[in-house]
Amino acid sequence: MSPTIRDVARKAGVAPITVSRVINNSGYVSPETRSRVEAAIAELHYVPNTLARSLRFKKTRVLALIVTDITNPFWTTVARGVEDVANAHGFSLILCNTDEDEAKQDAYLQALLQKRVDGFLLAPARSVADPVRTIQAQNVPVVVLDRRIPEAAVDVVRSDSEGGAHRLVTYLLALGHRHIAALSGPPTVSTALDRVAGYRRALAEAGLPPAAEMVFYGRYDIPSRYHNAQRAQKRTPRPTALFAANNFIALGALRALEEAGLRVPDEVALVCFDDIPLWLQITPFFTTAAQRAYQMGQRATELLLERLAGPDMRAPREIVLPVDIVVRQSSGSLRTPASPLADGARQPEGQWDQHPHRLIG
Amino acid sequence: MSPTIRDVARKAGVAPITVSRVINNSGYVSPETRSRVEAAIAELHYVPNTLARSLRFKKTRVLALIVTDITNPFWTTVARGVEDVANAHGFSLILCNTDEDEAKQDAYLQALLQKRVDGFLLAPARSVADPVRTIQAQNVPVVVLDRRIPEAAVDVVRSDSEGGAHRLVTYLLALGHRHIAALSGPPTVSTALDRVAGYRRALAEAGLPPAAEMVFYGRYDIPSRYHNAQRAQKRTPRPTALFAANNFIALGALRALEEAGLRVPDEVALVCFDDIPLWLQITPFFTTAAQRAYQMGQRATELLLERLAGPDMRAPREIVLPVDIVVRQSSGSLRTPASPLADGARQPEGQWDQHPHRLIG
DNA sequence: TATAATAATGGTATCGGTACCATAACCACC
DNA sequence: GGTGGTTATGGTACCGATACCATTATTATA
Repeated sequence: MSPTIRDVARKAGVAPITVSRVINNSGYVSPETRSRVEAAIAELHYVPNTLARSLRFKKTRVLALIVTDITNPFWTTVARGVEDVANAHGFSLILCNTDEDEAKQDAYLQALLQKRVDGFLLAPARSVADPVRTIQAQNVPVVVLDRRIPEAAVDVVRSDSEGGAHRLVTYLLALGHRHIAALSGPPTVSTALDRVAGYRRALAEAGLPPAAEMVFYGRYDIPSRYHNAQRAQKRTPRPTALFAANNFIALGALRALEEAGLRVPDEVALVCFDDIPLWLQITPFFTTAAQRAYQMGQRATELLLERLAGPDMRAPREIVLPVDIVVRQSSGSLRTPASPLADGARQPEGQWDQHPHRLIG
Repeated sequence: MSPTIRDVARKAGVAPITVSRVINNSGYVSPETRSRVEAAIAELHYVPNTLARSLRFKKTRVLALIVTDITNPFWTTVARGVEDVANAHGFSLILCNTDEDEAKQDAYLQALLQKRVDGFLLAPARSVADPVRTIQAQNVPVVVLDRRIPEAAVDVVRSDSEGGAHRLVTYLLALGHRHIAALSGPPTVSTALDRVAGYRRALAEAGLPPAAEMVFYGRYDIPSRYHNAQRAQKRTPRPTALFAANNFIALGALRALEEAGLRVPDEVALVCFDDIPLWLQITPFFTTAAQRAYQMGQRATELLLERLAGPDMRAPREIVLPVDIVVRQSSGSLRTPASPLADGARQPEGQWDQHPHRLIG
């Protein structure tokens, strides 16, 4: 149906391989031949067939990015970082979303392996090694994003969840809060555990007893995300501050608090992990531990491209990105004299909008 | 490197074609042979190569969806509708985002044609025929989403922008508003024009003079979207109501009004096209002309799959989906006695959350 | 029993490109 | 004039799967 390289060759009166040389700017082609071939290409509306090329070449120049929640600006920003680096190196990107569902994740994995993508950037639905092993069994490079996979030998790029949580909760303590609830994500995911760990360490350093009943696990996503906030308020003593383990949990918590008639930050302070894009700014705007999402995507892609380039005998690497504490309104002001900004917090700034969200396939 | 169908065949002691029959459940294979082959497949961790298959088949079973703004819940909901129908028919989806940038759009178009996707779902960056013609020149089916392309013979699925705008503005008129500004999108896009047309018709039917200076064109996206709202307020007489041509324009307008110290809806009513997901609910929550985004994705994909199935000599079809008027707080209450709900408006309801946003590649 | 249909399997060509090797013209240099 | 390098072009095989046709064994029907 559509013309092939042979049709072009016939029309230009040359051999197929010569057309190939023109298309790829490889080898020697005389100027006259080149222009004859180019004319034939234009006349026939010839479009090279990537399938055939990839089959012969044994490389597709396609990367796969698998994320857990495409509606979250955190992940769209990561995706933008991945896309920009991939495109700069001539790779295109297939973006897949799993909704934290392992079955969906495995289905995509199979489909992408069959498509022979050159590499994977994977945010695993759970912190287990199976998906990584599946990919590695096919000798395809993987980089894990955002989450630790203790049992697997694999490159990882993630944020300092423990440290960020620690600093954020320490900041709340410095403001004078003594009853702080933690609203975390699913306990099957390392980030949810790490953020609780940072929270616990901050409390311990302040000499406060660990309060198991003040820690709530849940999903990172929409449906169930404000119930925990409601439950938290029924605890005695009622928490004066909430630490949410991601931006969506915080949005849910804010609604729950509004419905309960509790004003933020006057009656309850609210802080969270992950930033919120400027266009989604709400009142009061959140104090956050902002992950460097765009950079995470960039660094992960760079690691992946390195693995693709070399014979690749290096040991697995783990890159832990720092987290930026951004103080805005939702944390309120001092309750006791102290030094809340001890840890070098940053002032409000729109990290997201520098990289308007854009994806690719 | 990775095992081929020949490796499997050798290990199972059969011919490659027999392995192919096992994989595809085609032709005759005895139970014993089948299990020998399956054992070999499992042992070698064989993964079929889609590239080779597609090359031979001349079909990839991949569809491409090109949208203009992946951060807008409208488009992620459309994408979910597309994905669900595509997957149900055994197709996978490549999602591309153009940021309303024609150069980016054309680059994706070329890349996707080279990848030999079986069909396109295209939300064009501008309402011109070129991209559609480019695709059709390769004999690849296309369905245009959301926007009219007057010069092209192509299937289109879009919403009744003119009618929705008309009903929304008529509702504002019924509430007693007489000075209504329209904040629209880029004048190169049919939806922006259609929504202004509906606005104008509503004013005309109410016997009000057309007020050119009350119509503002701009971009559908983030950076410039609240300047128009600021300009609108400086008009004399100051508008008592704003009609925003999409959800993001309305979010921008809301911020501009807040900054100007104008309360919504008490001092200015604000309504918009497109719904806002429940998780993004803000106070006051918008009165909207909600597009049936999920359905738009579904119907468009069904049209595309029909074209893929048959020899395809049918005339181009245009499907215009109705728009649902959803009355919430941002439109305020009656200013004069009238019957604001004349047109059968719907009460608040979460259209988006029935289809949590999920994408695919 | 002869003939035909069904079940089970395989050989070879092909999809649309590119790798590899071969060929030939031309020029430079010793 | 012979050797060697650069330029320009082409022939053939092959990437990994499947279409098509062929072959044989087995069972059903006349």
